[in-house]
Amino acid sequence: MPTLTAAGIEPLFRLLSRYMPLDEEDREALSALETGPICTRDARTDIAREGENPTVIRLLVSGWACRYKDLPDGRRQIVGFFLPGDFCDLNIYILSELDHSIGALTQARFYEIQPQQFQEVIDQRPHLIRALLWHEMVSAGIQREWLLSIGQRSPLERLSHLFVELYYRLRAVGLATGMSFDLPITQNHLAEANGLSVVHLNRTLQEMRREELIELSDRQLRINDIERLKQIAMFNSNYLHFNRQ
Amino acid sequence: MPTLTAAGIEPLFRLLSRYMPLDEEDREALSALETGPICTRDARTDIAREGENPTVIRLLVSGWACRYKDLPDGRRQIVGFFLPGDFCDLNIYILSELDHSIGALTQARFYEIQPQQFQEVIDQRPHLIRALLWHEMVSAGIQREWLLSIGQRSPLERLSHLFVELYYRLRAVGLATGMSFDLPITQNHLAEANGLSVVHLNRTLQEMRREELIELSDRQLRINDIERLKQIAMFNSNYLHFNRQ
DNA sequence: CCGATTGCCTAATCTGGGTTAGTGTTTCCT
DNA sequence: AGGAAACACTAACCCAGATTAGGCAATCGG
Repeated sequence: MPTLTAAGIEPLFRLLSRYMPLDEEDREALSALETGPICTRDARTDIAREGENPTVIRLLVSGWACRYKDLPDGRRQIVGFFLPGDFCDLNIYILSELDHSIGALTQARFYEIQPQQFQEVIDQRPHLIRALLWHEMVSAGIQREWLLSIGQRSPLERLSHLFVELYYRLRAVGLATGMSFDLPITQNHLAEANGLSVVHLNRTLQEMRREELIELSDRQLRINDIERLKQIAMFNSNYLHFNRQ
Repeated sequence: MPTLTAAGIEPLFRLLSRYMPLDEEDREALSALETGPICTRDARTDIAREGENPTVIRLLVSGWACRYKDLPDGRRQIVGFFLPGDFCDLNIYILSELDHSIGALTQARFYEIQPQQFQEVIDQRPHLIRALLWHEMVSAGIQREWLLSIGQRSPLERLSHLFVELYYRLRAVGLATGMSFDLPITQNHLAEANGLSVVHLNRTLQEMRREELIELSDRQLRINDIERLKQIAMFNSNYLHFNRQ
């Protein structure tokens, strides 16, 4: 189970470090989040459903999950991926009802953090609020970029863009070695995230392999020519806000 | 100039009141935001460009604006509408660079608020932070709903959904009287927001008129049968989080 | 061990919606 | 008043991508 090896707050720590330098005391404060219960969900099961009133903040430590919205007739749109190190519902302080669902795409492990426990970490290291808000703002930026992708980019451009984004995000949490990374989700998931049918998504993958942009097999994605990929996708990394201030 | 009559913080006050009860002192504190310079932009001009480093928070008081992203080859996606009462860049505290542009769709008037001036309002009435964060979280929720729309809903469903959303949002700031409201933007803008060509957007409008769902002329939109519209759009208002806690 | 499930892939068909190329109307500018 | 934009709308063409209907390989469960 390679996707289950990464664990603890290490990915989160790396992620937040991209935004502001964190010291040993920050790491210790954040480690307090690990003391809560750790939960496991099987692939293809829901972690939370739209309409629920969430009472915990979830920190994903291994596996992939997603935010999705669905329509009464069954159509489904994945509106975002959660990778290890991501918080799922930081907005719990403000919103009383989930307007979307959260599902595990692979087997997933996460901490369930009580708001009060969370508060203690912030009381201890108040400047961490900025890092956590940054996490939320970046999510919103990714959301906007996806809207641009689905609204304007062609399927090939769209998929290229997604792969580059995932590469950068996984690298930020130490889950991309060289130009390869684990892509543990199905083509169905990719289709649902890109607003395409599985069939057409598959065709697009074939094309990318044919053009030798990527190699994909055994849930391992290898990017052969990231510059060309970025050019096709018209990728501009500014929306990930990885620059330290 | 009917779209320019509404002004001041009245729309903002109404908007935030949907989330938490605000008293006279809150209103006074918020009124301090009106003391800054008021700016005017003509229709079809940019208020801010992607890549810029914003130094002010903008509060739209009259007219419509939008967030948009564009690609090097000219394709453009409107990712959100700003209506009177909306803040344009609350995230200025966290992000150093805009990952999208902001454009005036009609003639627009807004206050430019210095972060420091903003801080004073918050220092005076700290509980307003929740209301402002709520404003941001709702924006993110709308963003997700749009992704669902563009990814999964048909053009007819998509447009129906947008009209219902606009109706609710405008009503919240006192800009919808009865079942009609001012829709001061062009079909081109509607197309860009929905990921459609102008031609097809126009076809879809025709269909909605033919089905007697709406009447649209002279920039006035009238919703004839909101229940049927909501049913077609599979509209669920939860994402607007209008419920008081 | 075998049957069932899940995921990947291909081929054939068909239609939704893009593209292009117009016309007519209103508003704005000087 | 007269010309130029901007905007709304229509028609004809056609292709990208959805839909449907499979087959094949790998994995899982009993």
